[in-house]
Amino acid sequence: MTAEPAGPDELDYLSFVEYAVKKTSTRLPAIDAEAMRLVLTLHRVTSALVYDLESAVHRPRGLSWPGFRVLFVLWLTGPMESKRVAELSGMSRAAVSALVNTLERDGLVSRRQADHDRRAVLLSLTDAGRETITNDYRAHNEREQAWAGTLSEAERRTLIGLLEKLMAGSAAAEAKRRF
Amino acid sequence: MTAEPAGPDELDYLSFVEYAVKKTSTRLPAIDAEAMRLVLTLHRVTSALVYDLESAVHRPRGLSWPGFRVLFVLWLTGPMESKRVAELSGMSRAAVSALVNTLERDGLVSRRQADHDRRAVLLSLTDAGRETITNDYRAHNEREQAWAGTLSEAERRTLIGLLEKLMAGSAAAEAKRRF
DNA sequence: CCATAACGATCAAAGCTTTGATTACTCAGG
DNA sequence: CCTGAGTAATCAAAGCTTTGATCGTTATGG
Repeated sequence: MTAEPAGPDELDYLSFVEYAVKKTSTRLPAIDAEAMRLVLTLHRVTSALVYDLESAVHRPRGLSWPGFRVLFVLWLTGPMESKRVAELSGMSRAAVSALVNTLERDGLVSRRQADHDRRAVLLSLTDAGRETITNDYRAHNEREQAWAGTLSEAERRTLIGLLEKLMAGSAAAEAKRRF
Repeated sequence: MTAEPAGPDELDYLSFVEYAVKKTSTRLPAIDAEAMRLVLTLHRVTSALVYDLESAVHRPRGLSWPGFRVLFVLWLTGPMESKRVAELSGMSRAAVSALVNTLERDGLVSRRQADHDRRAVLLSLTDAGRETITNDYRAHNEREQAWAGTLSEAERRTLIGLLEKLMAGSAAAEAKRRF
């Protein structure tokens, strides 16, 4: 058998989930082990995925992951208020403001004052920004395909459906939202 | 009908995924829309979940999300080398080092030199640290249950299985790993 | 035995994040 | 009008992240 109840010394990032669930269950019997396993696994898969995309696709092309997210939104929607970009990219307004300092310095995004409201700032892609995000997204999607390719067509649909259900659920609705 | 093909102005964090997939598909027909939808959804769900856990559970108790992860590992494994904590918590060694400065200052973790290797640093929970993480994790798990409760028992198992498959897949294996 | 490579932790610089001011502007009621 | 509430962006302080350099310790091959 290869599946021994690994002690702390043989653990790695993957097997840690199983170890954590077992250990916690004996220590605090009242906890819900299945919920624990779900959240731990979800977090670890997503972290690995984002780390891979950022380090393999975006950083080599001069973008950070947050920078990519902002360019992506602007690429799809066209010029848009800073506030809306924050909402759609899932960042705070302050974070967008700070991030756009970098993107503007790098010549990828430009700021301009909105006509209808002088408090608002309109963000748009520069030509260089559009060029960057177009190529960057192509590479991004290739890498996405490599990940998604592990699952069958049916499995992918199932997974997406379950994630959407989770997102639409009551806990998500109650959640203190920034979005 | 409520499902109109929302333009950029009616979008929110949720409906953005659908909008992005449609728009990108017409613009770059070569991309794999299903892979795109999977990665976007996975990232958005996980971000919302982590944001909720951090803001509703951990921050109010004086822990950051990364701080929680480190305490959690030490709580389960017992005293452990800094390098191993980094591997199991999915952070770089430098990040652990910086983070432990804060945790040590707050009296939750203590550092000591390893006997067998004078380069290595052994991290352990203080009594206050153990107390903190025990209570913190109980609240964390309650919130996890609220999220997981959206899905049926069978759906939870299916979702966990698919996430594990994704994690075990070839793309994950190729991925430039920090872990 | 020793030179050199490998390794563990930390530091340094740059970037992104958060919350909580602050500043500038808009809007509605009196 | 014009005052006060609300809103958009930015700033400030503190924290976490990354990569790459440095320093000390350990392991190894000649």
